[in-house]
Amino acid sequence: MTKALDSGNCWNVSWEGRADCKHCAIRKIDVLADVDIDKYEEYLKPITQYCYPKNTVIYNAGNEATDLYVVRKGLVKLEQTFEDGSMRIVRLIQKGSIVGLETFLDHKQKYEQTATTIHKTELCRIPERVFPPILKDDSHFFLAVMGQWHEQLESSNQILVEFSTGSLRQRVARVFLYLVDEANRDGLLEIKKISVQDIASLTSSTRESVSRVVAEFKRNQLLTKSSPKKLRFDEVALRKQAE
Amino acid sequence: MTKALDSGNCWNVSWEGRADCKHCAIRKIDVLADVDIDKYEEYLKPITQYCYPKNTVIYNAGNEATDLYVVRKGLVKLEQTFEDGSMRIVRLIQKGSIVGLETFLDHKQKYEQTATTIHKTELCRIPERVFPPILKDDSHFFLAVMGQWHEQLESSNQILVEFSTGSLRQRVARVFLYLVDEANRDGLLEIKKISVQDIASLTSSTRESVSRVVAEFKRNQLLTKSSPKKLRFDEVALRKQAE
DNA sequence: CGAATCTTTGAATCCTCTCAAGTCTTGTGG
DNA sequence: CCACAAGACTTGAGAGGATTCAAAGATTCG
Repeated sequence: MTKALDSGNCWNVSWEGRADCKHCAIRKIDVLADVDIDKYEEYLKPITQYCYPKNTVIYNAGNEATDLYVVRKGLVKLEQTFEDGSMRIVRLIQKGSIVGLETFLDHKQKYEQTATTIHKTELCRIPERVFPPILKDDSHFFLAVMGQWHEQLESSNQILVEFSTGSLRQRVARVFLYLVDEANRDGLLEIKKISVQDIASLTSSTRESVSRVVAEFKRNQLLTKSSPKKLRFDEVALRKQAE
Repeated sequence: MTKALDSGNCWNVSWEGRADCKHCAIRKIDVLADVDIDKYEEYLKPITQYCYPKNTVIYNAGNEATDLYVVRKGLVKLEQTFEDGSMRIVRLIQKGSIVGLETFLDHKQKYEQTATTIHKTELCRIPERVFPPILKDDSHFFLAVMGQWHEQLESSNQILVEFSTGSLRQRVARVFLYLVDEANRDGLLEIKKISVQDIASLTSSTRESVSRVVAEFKRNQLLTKSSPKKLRFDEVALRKQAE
């Protein structure tokens, strides 16, 4: 219908448009999955759609939490900044999940981390005011929202258990396995490029150390550059590295 | 009223009793804070109260999530077991928070981690069936439940950011600061004893390494054994170690 | 094309882990 | 209440891994 529903044309500028929830492909897996769109059409009007290029800040820690975002496509990181300026990624958010859950909490709540796109990302922005009426008379919606909180806890857990435990070699291998975009039948995994810095921030390590591990993977033929923006892995070997 | 409300007499056996929500001291800070107890009295009858000694398993990962527990007093850890038998603490749960949030999700949900007491702990067990009727017609309760999810995310975050980042010396110092039981006005912090193993599991380290750091703290007069089951810290020095 | 940013590599240091042995605690049963 | 056994904690020595600092090489973007 609108350009908004087509994902091919988000270059290095962001666009926005009115969301078309009725025909949204992602909706069946997101928080609005069981909501009767026709019934609440009026309420859903304030929802808008965005496409951000990679490395775009969606919101900053400390900003007032007025909207939440459903990720339709792409990858978003939530990160915390330390006094010394270094950063730590505390959650990764993929298709179907929500960025900015704080919005559901009391008024005057602030975002706790900074949300930034890692890849090109499409999102629907939903203002806080959309939810109260739906919550009021749709009991399923409550379950869907709790499912979202649960998913974020799992993401946090994963970073704790998989990306912060074991040798750096294991941790980096697990990050790549998590990022797999598509898997060919011949055991080759395709991965969109991600910065060494982000992997370091995820694994609680340094750029240099991560770079060394990746270089080692390349030397061992475990990893090859398949196209300018993609990497290719040998699944079996990568899983062995992940332990 | 009942023995259940008195916390002095939980020795190395656990006791249980019917909960007395109406006179519960903890209630105003927990998930039932804004619930009208009189109105739902009938529903709340299945709630029972327990007192477990330290190192008691509340439930195991994989068990069906049929009940949740409100911590009235004490400290509980949620931990994940790896293939090689080692463990990692992924959350700490204190007074007023909930152990077993999975219970709110769909039926047939399983507990994802194993919950174990670290100190002597008093809990109220609330069966899953208690909640649907309250959720149905108390809109505040929904907010309270989300607040609980939010708290758990923060706990997870804290372990990620404070206990898994930086040198081991920093991480251990931060764990002690977190565990502070009471602070005297003269800058002395009292801490209930916690096993070296648990600190290692929290900081993603080993018993030996944690033991060495603690020994160093003792040598530097930063830490002293104030009573058989307690430790005492110099707050200023400890904060300096935490960075 | 050039500046800014990100990545790679080297060398030295420091930190943490591992393994192994010894010590201390704790809980149990006599 | 004491003695013993099992478990938890401590300590040492050596090896290996990760960090730091510094400098050079790539990429990216305007």
